[in-house]
Amino acid sequence: MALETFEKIYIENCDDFSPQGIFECGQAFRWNADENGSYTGIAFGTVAKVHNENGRICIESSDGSYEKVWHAYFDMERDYGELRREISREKKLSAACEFGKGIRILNQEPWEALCSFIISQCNNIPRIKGIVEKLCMLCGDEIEFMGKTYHAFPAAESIAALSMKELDLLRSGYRAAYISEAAKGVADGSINLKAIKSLPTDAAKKELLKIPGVGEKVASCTLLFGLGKLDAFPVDVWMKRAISEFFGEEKFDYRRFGKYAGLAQQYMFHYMRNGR
DNA sequence: GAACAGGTGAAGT
DNA sequence: ACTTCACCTGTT
Repeated sequence: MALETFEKIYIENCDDFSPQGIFECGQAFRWNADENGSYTGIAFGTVAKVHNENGRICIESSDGSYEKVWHAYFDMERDYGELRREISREKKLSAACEFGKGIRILNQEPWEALCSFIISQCNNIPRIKGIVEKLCMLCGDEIEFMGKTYHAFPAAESIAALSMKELDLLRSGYRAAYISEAAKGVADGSINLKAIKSLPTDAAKKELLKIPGVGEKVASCTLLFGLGKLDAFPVDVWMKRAISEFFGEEKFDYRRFGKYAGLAQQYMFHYMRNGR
């Protein structure tokens, strides 16, 4: 096996990149804080370590992966400062926008997002992360990174091949059947996430809603975090609280935020959970 | 023990 | 179209 080499990429003057904001706002389940304040995570079959080093962002990963994976994953082409100012024009959200400064919407793998948010239903984040981790240990490809072994999120085919007995090891409860059926659908092509991604948001959501175990909330999360649909607006119990907190009795339609409603949603969500 | 947790689908109005 | 309820498991 060839010896792996690493690269260290620095992003200068990046006001709108907060590792904590990005990884602790509930959009991804495979990033963990290290002892020293950095975060290590896995996506697209590769590992990265991210930290803030005196005001610049440092991304350590295997050679060539920044350009191949992380640049798009972290949505680096988008000007989040600009979008944040745009959303702040709604004065009721200006505090949430300020608090959420540095949050970015990750471009995750479609299948990983779909499967993870199926698992997320009626669960808390630690348990979601635990189940996802067990799933990756069970049948995700091994990845070596800086002397440690990690596991990629499994291909749908690998999950589809698991027996119910093996799936039971996840302790995912009634979600197990949903996971298995979705995996089989993706594996046999009856669910074509690439095709769904190419559809407009509403049509894409309609397709996702056909999958058993996928309702309004899971579909919206999959659109926003896995299919690059920044206008998707997931509403869960926290968001219901947030909407009534910010807008009270005022009639609320997320479409007022237009193409970037999903980012407004993240600011509201994060502020509601961590900002007060 | 009971209640609840980042929902969903089925069954009942 | 809206309301209610069971669903599996872990935690408080």
